[in-house]
Amino acid sequence: MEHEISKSYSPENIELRWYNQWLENNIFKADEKSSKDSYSILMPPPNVTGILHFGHVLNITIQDIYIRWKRMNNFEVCWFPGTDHAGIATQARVEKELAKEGISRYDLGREKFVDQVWQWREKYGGIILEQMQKLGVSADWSRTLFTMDESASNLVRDVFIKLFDEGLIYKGKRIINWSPLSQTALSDEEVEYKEVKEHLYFLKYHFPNSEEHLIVATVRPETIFGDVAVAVNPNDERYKHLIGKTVIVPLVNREIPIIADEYADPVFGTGCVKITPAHDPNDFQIGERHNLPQINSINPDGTLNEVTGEYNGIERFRARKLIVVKLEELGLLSKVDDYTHNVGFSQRGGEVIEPYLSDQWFVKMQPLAEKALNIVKRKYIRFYPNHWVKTFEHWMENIRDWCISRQLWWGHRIPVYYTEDGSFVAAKNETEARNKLNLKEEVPLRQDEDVLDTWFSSWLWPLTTMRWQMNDNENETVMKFLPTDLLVTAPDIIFFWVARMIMATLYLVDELPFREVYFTSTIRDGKGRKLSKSLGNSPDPLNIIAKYGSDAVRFTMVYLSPLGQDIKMDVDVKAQDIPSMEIGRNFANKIWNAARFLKLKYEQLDFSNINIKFDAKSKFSFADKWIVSKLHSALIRVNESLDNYKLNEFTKLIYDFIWKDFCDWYLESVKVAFSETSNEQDKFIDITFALSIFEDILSLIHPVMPFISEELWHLLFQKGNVESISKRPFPKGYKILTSETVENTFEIIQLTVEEIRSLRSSIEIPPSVSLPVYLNIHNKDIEKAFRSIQKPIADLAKCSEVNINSAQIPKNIITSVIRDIEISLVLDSKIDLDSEIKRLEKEISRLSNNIQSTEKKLSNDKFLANANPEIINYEKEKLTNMISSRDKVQNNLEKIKQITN
RNA sequence: GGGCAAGUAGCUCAGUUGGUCUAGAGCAUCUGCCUUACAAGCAGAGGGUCGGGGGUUCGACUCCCUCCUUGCCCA
Repeated sequence: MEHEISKSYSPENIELRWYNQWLENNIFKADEKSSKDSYSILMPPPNVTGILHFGHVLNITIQDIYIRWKRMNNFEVCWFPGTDHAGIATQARVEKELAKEGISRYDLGREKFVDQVWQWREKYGGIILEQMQKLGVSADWSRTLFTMDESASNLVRDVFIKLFDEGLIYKGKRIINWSPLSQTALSDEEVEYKEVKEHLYFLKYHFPNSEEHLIVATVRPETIFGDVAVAVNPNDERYKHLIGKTVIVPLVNREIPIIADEYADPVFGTGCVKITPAHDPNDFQIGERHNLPQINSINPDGTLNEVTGEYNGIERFRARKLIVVKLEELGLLSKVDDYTHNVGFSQRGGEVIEPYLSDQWFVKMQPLAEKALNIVKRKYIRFYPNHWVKTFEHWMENIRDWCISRQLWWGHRIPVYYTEDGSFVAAKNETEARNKLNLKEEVPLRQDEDVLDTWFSSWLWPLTTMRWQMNDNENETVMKFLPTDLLVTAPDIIFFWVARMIMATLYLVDELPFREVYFTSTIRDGKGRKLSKSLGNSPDPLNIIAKYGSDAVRFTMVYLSPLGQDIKMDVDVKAQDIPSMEIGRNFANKIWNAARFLKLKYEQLDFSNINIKFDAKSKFSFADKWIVSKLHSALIRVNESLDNYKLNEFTKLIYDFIWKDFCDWYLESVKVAFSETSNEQDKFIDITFALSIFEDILSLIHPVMPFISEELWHLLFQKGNVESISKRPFPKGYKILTSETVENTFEIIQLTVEEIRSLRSSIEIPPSVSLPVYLNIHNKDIEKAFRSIQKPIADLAKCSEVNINSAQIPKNIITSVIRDIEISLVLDSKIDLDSEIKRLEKEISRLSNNIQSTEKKLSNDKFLANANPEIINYEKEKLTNMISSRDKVQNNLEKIKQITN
């Protein structure tokens, strides 16, 4: 212990130094050949364009806690990291860069553009993983995977081919969510619905050669060019007679039929709905039912197309206004109502989604979903909190086919090859395609232009991270680490990621991807808003880490995060501050100073008078027994809470144990023991024992506070650089080392000390003044314990002397009763009798009230008949104690009253 | 409209299968302390009819019903 130790903990140098040391010592490396039991976690791959946000901080911290905990428990631990190529986000990012130089991706062409994206990725793609290292993440970085890496790309391609060959992938015309800005299809999950105030337009559809008309209500008059029918409800008496007749579409002058369909809601609008199969998903289905044509009237960029005549090339919302004006001029607009409804917006670009009819690739989900659903229903995979199972089931039972094609250049290109005459096949390359199609070598083929949805590579993450290839039965990593043990992720991707990984892994290797899934809290600001870049309400985690230290941020995030509920934190973006991080910082400082205390005391020993080899504790003090019991009680609960994913319970346990038990009471009693003796050997034994407890404490906090625990372990226990507390076994709690009697007795001592302090403060005795105290203790065991710890009680409660069961008690006293122990504090000044009388009377009335309610309970026959005997005994004991206490207080009150008389 | 959460001290939350709780903690507030590990600290104090109403029970913060409020997901 030769190094100086600073007065307060400063994490900045320590963290980087230890992280590099850990890397150098290969502490995070996993070995599939190990004979130890395995424990593994798949890191949810962050987006390559991403930067660290608080969602990651919480998520990564939780994973690291489990990884480190299991590593200390002697598991062969593997944490698989990586990044996701994030199709749209990355492509958009690079396009934006190019736009600064006035270049579009079309100027470059596909190949050169994709090169540019790769270059960008080489330069910036590792940033988020580096940022994670600041948090102490102990992932096996040698296994880092990028979803566009060759091995992953090969599997993505081969899985597509397998699904295609087995008829689970098909090409279809569907209404999809079209993003006019990105010019690509979006999955349902990439669309956000928001309530929007718009208008409901009532349009006149005339009957042919007639002044008569129907009125049709619509929100989107600009789509009338695609109208192919008007639907009414078959039960709607108003319109029954019109079914089969025709009307003329305004402006377009096309004659369309009136059809009957349940979809038409008689109470909505006029009960007549225009049917536009190419521009609305419901209308599309009606069109299929009634064999109606599909007329597309909108271009991919969101402008109206040539079928709209004069509106050709005009943007959809501008066109709406122009069309409304025109309809009004022509007298075809009956009225306009205000109308609020939900509209889909692109999560990425923010523009309104256009339901668009196009050729897309789909995966049939029904056959894949069934097995996955059962696996979760039967609890082979468990969710924490469990209530997400319901959400999962609901989605799986109503699963829809997955649109996997995206009109992008950055991503896994769809491995489908077409001949000029339009036949096509999925294949690894052109040669294989020709073979499959029985074509000659010189026949030209064209590969599908689209790429796959990024989630199509994500759902293979359990296998790609383990470098599994199709039909690879000998893969050692898979054999050792699949199923992984835990997945930690945000609940909003339960469908597009968690569910699909289950389906894919079952489909490909008939194995679970993971056994347990922990859904993290959403992090919100003080106003309850989600922290997000677009809202600008999130400080940069790196600034917060720099300010408070990584351990403090990790600890605080978990401490504030209850299972299944959101975290609310006050954030100050301007100052780049989150004040509640003080919880973790102060805690780290407390631990630091406890270590400092032990180190200083150790260094002050006179080793010439110490037999160092003497390490067996010949006689435990009462405080020693108590701290051992408390430590093991805490350990038992710590291990339970980690097992049950009660992480904030875990942090609260260690916080309370270390701060309250170890620092406030145990170390204070060690201080007293030190001041009491001049025997260096005794001191050595005391401090060595305290250090042994503290070493367990360091292990205990290591999963959540890796840096400070490692640093202090080395500072206190002279460990070499190659050693790490990560490899020290996580302390186990032993029931046999706990003692309820010791804990209860110590609690009475604590209560007594607190009561004396409270008495002192109630009459404003300055801390510098020590007063004698007399204790009357009736229970022999408790008396014995008090006698053995008399000196600490005196010091902790600032008493000049502690007299136990003394025959003579001075007159000038104030008194109190706690758990049947009478406390008499002797004053050196006059007592304020009036206030003392008031205080005692208040106490008597409080006790009397409680006695009354307990008596009532115990006189209730039904209570005596029904309640557990233990409970009845407890209540009886409680009553006896309270009556005895009241009598004593009453007695004291009488004495004081006598003085006043 | 359907589903899922949640409403406990000024704020953020604990409170396991109903009784060992006379409902706790941290922050904030107030009062005293530079007590030789820590003022990022120590000691003490105040603050709650556990969202409203009803029910089950000997007994309800805890279970059931209903209503109100808030958040999230889906349509």
